[in-house]
Formats: sequence, structure tokens, C-alpha cells
Amino acid sequence: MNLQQLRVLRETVRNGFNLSEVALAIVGSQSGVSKAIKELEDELGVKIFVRKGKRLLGLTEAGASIVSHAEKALQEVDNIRRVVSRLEDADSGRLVLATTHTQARYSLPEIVRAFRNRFPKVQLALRQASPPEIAGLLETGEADIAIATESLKANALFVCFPFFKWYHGVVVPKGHRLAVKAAKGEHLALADLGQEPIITYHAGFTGRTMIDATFARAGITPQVVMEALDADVIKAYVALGMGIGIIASVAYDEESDRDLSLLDASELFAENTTVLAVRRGRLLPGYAMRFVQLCIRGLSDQALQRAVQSEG
Amino acid sequence: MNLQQLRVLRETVRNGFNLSEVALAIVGSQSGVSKAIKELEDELGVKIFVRKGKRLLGLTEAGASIVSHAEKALQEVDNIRRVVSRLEDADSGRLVLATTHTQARYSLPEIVRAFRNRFPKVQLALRQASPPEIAGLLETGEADIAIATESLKANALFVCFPFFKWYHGVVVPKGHRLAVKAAKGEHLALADLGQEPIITYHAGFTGRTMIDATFARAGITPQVVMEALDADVIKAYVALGMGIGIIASVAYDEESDRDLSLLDASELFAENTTVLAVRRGRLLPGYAMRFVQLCIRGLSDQALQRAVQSEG
DNA sequence: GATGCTTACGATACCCGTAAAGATA
DNA sequence: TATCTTTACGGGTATCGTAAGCATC
Repeated sequence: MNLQQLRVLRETVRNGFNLSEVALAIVGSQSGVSKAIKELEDELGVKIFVRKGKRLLGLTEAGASIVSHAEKALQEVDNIRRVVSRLEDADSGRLVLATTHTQARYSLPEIVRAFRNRFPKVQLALRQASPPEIAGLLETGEADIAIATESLKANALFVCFPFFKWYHGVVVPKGHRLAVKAAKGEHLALADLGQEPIITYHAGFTGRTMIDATFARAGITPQVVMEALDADVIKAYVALGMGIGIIASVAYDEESDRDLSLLDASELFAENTTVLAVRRGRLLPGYAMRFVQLCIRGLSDQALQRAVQSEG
Repeated sequence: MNLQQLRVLRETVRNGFNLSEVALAIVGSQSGVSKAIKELEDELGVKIFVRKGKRLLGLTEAGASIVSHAEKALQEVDNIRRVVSRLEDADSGRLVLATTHTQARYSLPEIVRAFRNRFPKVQLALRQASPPEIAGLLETGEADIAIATESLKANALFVCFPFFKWYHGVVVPKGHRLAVKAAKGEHLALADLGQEPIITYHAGFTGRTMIDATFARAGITPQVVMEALDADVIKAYVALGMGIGIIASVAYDEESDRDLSLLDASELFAENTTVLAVRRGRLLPGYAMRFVQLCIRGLSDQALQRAVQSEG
């Protein structure tokens, strides 16, 4: 058994059991990949993959266990390298942050500025992506830190910390019927929203899951006329009069959104918690730990390290 | 980087930084071992070992981290093999149990009998050793399960479960002054023991640490005239009249120790807890899990697996 | 027919061991 | 001097890639 075989295993799973793609991913030939698998299976005396003829379809039961252990082993090998790069220059390196539009646009700028100030030599890469993509980036190690409201909490491979809590709000054009109602001091009701064309986030983004669940629980079928990936787009179409918007209230800015009103909806939709996640068992560079601590106030080095080391 | 290099690293630490011994341990040549280290250090660009001239003295700071990650990686590689052997024949294999005389002789026989009954095809190896040796066997993976009162609890590499609780007792020849006193209903005092020649366990065995601490706390210097590794030897010399014995009370048998009396000492010496320990992060064969469950009543598969997977 | 996996074969590089040299106690 | 580590060199093997063959879709 050797490390290359384990890498092939890992990449085979990650690349959907297509050995040609695996060969590209690890920079090698199909034949080498194929042989690596064969030899490992022969040595262990167990089939790792389910095959249909010559095609690989998935993992056998034993294969699933084997791959999970292989990934841990590779993670530790990777950590050995990280131990070294930590020493070389603790304040330089690269930090990849995967996050959504909402976070990138509204909650992270200040933190990023503080971080760059403190670690000017760290190359900070901000990768904006959809929640499932974000989870994928963190899982494969392409990203060091992920921040999102959806997709992260359920994954046992991640260690999650509550980043911040926020509520949805309703944005309407100035003078809209609902704005007038709110101005009178009348509370907004879910039923009010049900009667309006709604513009909000795409499924799986920024609390959309929770929005849908709330409507469903109330027995209301909202008329979603448009789904966007970010609040800026939503606000633009609300301004055009296409409907009312449901967005994260942090995405409303009194200054720049002068033609829109933000109505409080904290009593209609439950609180949302955006989480910061790191890959479990992965050694973080010192500056990455600092970044996490900038996000999660009062998190000690010890507590962080312990959380990362813990098993799900 | 390859697995062999990591193995060399591990064995180098285990064999006291003597590369010649490492070569024997991994079945190879000194030169190969030396080169493996050199190449790994070159690749990483970090010195792993502290050298004085050509001699290896210990680990550098970075080296210590590297070795700990290397051990985890190797552990996972090992677990891959264990996944396989688990499947092949779940009810056969080998189980190495490291324990002390006291446990082997007095608490384990029934459990072992029950286990052999259930898993007749498992080769059960019982390795009797001193507590530090037991810890070593478990740490290196030579033993799967360790049971002892000392040496195990403090090690973060082990997961410990309380096996059973017991007290020390005092054995004296029939008709001994202290036996007479006890027969009158008078309580035994530490001071009584201080006046007698004492025969008990060797330092580091079967609660001896606790015995010494108790005497020290009372300001008494016991006259230990003989130290033995097990209660059978102690009892033999007590029978010869060399002194009184302090042993685990479970080691006294009314039937076979007819010429001796056991005096209760549960109020003099604190309770002892014998623990069962397994190596953290090491995949156990199904039958090994069953053995643990025979020892620790009411421990579910889940709870056990979770404990083993957890990080210290 | 296009894509994907396996086998065969040849070249390369890696790894290991023997042996000699250098260093340490 | 005896023990221990490093370096040098040679042999064997494992690994990898090209190319061909074959199965699946």
C-alpha cells in the first residue's frame, strides 16, 4: 500500500468514479490510475468499487470504510506539510475563503480589511459560490474556511461556529401599500406577503429553505415571480416594481436604497444563523486561526484547536 | 513522502533514536533508515531530529508535531487493513490483552471463559506485564486491550473505561496480633501497620502508588521488607512469617489461603479503580468490541465506537 | 462510434542493501 | 576501540506512461 494509491481512491470518489478524470486530477495516466486501484484491491483482497463490467459505479460497503480511512490518512499527511509551512513564515501564505454573495458583500468586508491589515503578506482568496459548491470546496480542501447560512451545518466533516444571526426583511418600493401599512404601525402578516408577487433568493440560498418552510407551515403558497442569487439583483427588480423582495435585512442600506423601504419581518420568519466552518482534522495555519477568531469573538486558540481536532 | 518514511519516523521515536535498532524493528538496513530520514527532512525542508554531530538525540519542536501526525496517518492506514480483516471472518482473528497479574488471576478468568465460549476461533493472547510495559504495548499497538490500575489513565492516547473498583486488604498469619485485634471488633489503624514489617507490591504495581501516598499523608514511614509483583508471592512470604501483607482484597481466597486471615482495610486505603483501555483512533475487530463489552457492562456499540473515535 | 477501463510492454526512477568512511562516546 | 550514522555505489524492482485491446453506453 502506498500514498499514491490512497490519493487515487480519494480522487476517484471525488470525480464521480471516472478514472480518466482522476488521471487529470492527480496528473497521471488512466492506466496508472487503473493499476493503482487494481493493485490495492489485490493487496487487500477486497473489492473497493462496485463495477458493472469495466465501468466503476460506486463504492462497496468495505470500500466506503476504506476510503474514509484513506482520507483521514491523507489528511494527516497533508498536516505534516502544514506543520512545516506554519514554521516557515507564520504570517505569509494563502487563505481561501468560500462564501456566498450575502456574506461577501455585507458581513465580511470589515473583517477582511482588519485581516489584511494584520497579515498583509497573506494572499486572501475569496471564492464566491453557491452553498453546495461552498460545501464541496471545503470538503476537498480547496477552501480553508467556509461561511454560509445553508449546506454546512449538517456535514459531519465540518466544524461549525455560529458567525452571526440575522433576520429576513421585506423590501418594497417607497409608497407601496405595505409600506404605508407599516408606517401606520400595523404589523406585517404572512398573509400580506402571500398576496404580492415575491422576488427572493434562489432555492438553497441565504435562508430560502427557511422562507419556504415558513410559508408551507402557514398553508400559504407564495407567488415567487423571480429568484435571484443575491440581494442586489432582488432589490433592482423590486425597484422596477416587479414585486416585493424578501432579503436578508443586512442587505438593505438606507443610503443607497433610497427608493426602497425595508419592512421588519423578524416576527414572520425565524432567526437565521450564518455559520463559519472549517474542515475537521485539518491543521490550520496560524493566520487562518486568526481569521476565524476575527469572525468568532472570544474564541480561544485552545477552544478552536480542540474543536477542529474533535471527531464528529 | 511515502509511508515507509513515516514508519521509520515512528520507530525511531519508539526505539530511542537508535537507527540501528530501528532497522531491526522494521526489517531493513541502517543505511536505508538513515536515508529515509534524510530524504524526508530534505523534502520537507525541516530538521525533524535534534542531532549532536551524527547522533540523534531527540525530536525538534517541528519534529514532534510531524511525528504525531505521522502516527495518526499510519494508524489510519492500519485501520484500512482492519476494515478488511473485519469482513473476512468477523469471528476469528487474534486479540492481545495486556494486563497485570492481579487482573489476569482474579478478575479476568470468568470473562475470558465467556469470551472463548462465544468466539472459539479467536486466538486470545494474554500478555502479563508491568503497568508501564502494558502502557507501552497498547501504545505501539502490540496489544489491543489493556487492563490495569496504574499507568493507563494519564495517557491521552488511550480511551479508558472503569473496569472495576476494589480495595486493599491486609493479610496476616492466622492468630497474628492484628487478627486478634480485628476479631475483637477493633478497627485497624494505619499506625498498626506502621509497626509491622510489610510485604506488598512493587512500586507502580496494583495500587502501590496509592498505598505510599496514604502512608505519606499520615506521616508514617512503613517498613517495607519485601516487594513483590503479585499477591501470590506476597501471601507465600506472609505465611512464612516475614511480615504482614497488603494486597488487593480480591486476591485473598478463604479456601486456598486457610492459614492466612484477611483484614478489612477499606477505611485505611482509598478505593482503587482498575481501568480497561484501548488505543484511541484504532479500529477494533468486532470480537474485540465484544470483549470490551463483556468487561464494561451496558456499554453500547455506539458509545464504544464514539469513545474510540473521539480525540483526547 | 464515443467514451471508459484494462492489459501489455518498455523506460525510468526510486528504493534498498552492501560496503566503506567518518564521527562519537 | 566499539558503536553509531552517513555517504557511495550497484542491483533490483516498482511505478509510470504509451499504446493497443476490449467493454460499455
